[in-house]
Amino acid sequence: MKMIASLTAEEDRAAAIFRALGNPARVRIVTELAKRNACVTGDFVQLLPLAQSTVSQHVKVLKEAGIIRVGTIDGETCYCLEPGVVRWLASFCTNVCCPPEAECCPPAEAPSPYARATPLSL
Amino acid sequence: MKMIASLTAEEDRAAAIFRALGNPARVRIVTELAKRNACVTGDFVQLLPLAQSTVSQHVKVLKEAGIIRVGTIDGETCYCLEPGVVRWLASFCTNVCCPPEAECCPPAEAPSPYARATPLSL
DNA sequence: GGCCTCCATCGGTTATTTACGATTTCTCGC
DNA sequence: GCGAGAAATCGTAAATAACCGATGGAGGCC
Repeated sequence: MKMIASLTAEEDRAAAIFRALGNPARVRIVTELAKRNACVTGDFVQLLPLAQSTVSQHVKVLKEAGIIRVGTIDGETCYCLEPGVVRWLASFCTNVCCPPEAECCPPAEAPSPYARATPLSL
Repeated sequence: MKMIASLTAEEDRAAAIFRALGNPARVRIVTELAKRNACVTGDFVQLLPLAQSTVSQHVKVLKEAGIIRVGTIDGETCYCLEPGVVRWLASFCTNVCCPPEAECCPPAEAPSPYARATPLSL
């Protein structure tokens, strides 16, 4: 992937976080962490139909992207969300990609020939 | 990438969108679209230090992910954001990954050895 | 028709990602 | 220290993604 000099640091960071979340297994890990507050690696291994080494790698990717971090509960190390990052991502989506004050998209003058096959429930 | 049967459709969809946004060039395209409301492909080619064919492929990825769509202005075809998708993504980040009512992360009992090198301005 | 511009797509190369089993490292309790 | 269990890392094969130049189709203009 080519470096794009004109990118702002914010856009670069957003792309890195998006990339880390761009895998179903990793989304699953993050949503599970959100539900349970904290998990050990074994929880994820049980959750996913993947080898332990693969799960460990996914955890590493999320860790390196700053999305999750290592914490301790009762002396036992565990993983938990880095809450600020997820919040930052949400606000990036809201503010940078689609600021509320802007009309994000002009009404199409003709029905788009590229309508998605699976409509998204909004 | 292995299919994960236990994934909800929502998580699957989120992963697909995250993946499509997981490239600096594509984030650049999306933010530019948010600024300008509508662009033709040539705008993106001018914006990015990439070959025209490469830019066209990035546009295709965003289109297939449902993030952007084709519209028309003055009879000229152009691209614009699919605003509902970006909003949906923002709410996914907020609600699924980090619901406001939950304590997302228990306070670490010790400083994390995995602190990010580049602190994120929140 | 002939030519130009714009842009999507094709073909191919290289780099990255995903996934696995095997191995090593770490962390307990004894 | 020693063994057991958990988790990280290594090595590697297969799949996917990123990028480019070349090609071809659609639309506008002379």
